[in-house]
Amino acid sequence: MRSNPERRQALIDAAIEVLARDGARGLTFRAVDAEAAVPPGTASNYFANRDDLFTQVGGRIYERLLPDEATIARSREGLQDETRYAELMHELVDRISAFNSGYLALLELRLESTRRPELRAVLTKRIREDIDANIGYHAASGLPGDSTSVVLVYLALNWLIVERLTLPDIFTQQEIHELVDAAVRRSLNP
Amino acid sequence: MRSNPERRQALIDAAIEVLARDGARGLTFRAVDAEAAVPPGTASNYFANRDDLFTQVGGRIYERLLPDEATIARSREGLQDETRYAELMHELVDRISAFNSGYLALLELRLESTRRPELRAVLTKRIREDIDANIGYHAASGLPGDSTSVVLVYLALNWLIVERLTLPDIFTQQEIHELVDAAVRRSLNP
DNA sequence: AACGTAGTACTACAAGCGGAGTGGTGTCAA
DNA sequence: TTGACACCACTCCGCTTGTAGTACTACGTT
Repeated sequence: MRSNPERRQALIDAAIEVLARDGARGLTFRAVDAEAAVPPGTASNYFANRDDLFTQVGGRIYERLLPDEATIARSREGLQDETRYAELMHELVDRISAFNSGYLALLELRLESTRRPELRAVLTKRIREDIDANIGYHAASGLPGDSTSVVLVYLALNWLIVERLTLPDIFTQQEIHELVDAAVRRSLNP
Repeated sequence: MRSNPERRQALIDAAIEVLARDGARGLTFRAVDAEAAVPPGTASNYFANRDDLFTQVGGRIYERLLPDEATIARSREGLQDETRYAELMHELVDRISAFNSGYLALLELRLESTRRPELRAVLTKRIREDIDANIGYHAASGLPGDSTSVVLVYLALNWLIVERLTLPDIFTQQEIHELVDAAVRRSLNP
């Protein structure tokens, strides 16, 4: 088992692209090799088996979907009211939709996790942490709304992104925009 | 190309199970044959190619996820208020979660549709029709809420089901119940 | 009632593809 | 010199497809 960290990371990032493009079943050592443009057989040296590959990808992908620190810092500026909240959610949807393959790969991982207990454990932990972090961050930010509203917005936006990425003709850009606004506004009233 | 309708339907239903269990890439003629317990080569005779198989499954699966007529009839009874609305949504979530493999298969199809234009067209049409039907049905039912609230509930419940089916430990049964209630209640606020 | 025919079920085969895993060799740096 | 890694090549294996050929069954015809 090799341990060159940059190479390992490059392989994992390549695996994310493969997942998004070819699906979970298409995630093979050889496909990762090809995507990362390294000689065939390389991925075999970095991951014990496919299960290992899946869990390592599961551990990494979530980091790449989260906002970078500059974005977080920026989000704390200005008046923290409902309008600002909606603005932040628009940015969130755009950011995640932009990293198209990352989100699709995460969906593939979710589906694959019905077959791989280890992967499911990793994803459950990551996602539960993320939800809790969102709730905590929200409470500290001064934005309006309670924990239930945070979760409701999380639910609605996730499916909205699924819709946008998998069947882009269901909702127009305009409708998506309005739905984000509505999700924020309506979730706030208890 | 054979045309025995029961057999074709049995093959498509088998394909749904295969999709849910093995993913889109695992949906091969042979796997369908095995799942349907028919001799190998049979599926080859009923579908021109894999693309054809995918689109036929896409056309059928949605029917199986919709409520049967008895359920629809029952939903029209009683006082059509917010409590009743929540009750109907609980039933919806339970019903879809119960047909586990159907929903997972639909997710697999959505992901696969990023690679198959024909399938995407079929799914887009079906789902758009379903959303519109929901809106129309809702308007006629006397239940509270406008079209935006219907779509918001649709979004939230879909992701809630994804969460429940793919990572069941994220939310407890209790939390899911409360989230359905909250989604209905809050979506009604204009 | 016997026959013929069409459609379907079943079986078998040939060929190809793609992946896994591993072992050997070259290379670089400590 | 030694150890870790990159690269390359080779073998084995499993699975899928597509089709051709044969057997069966039901139905309509005479």
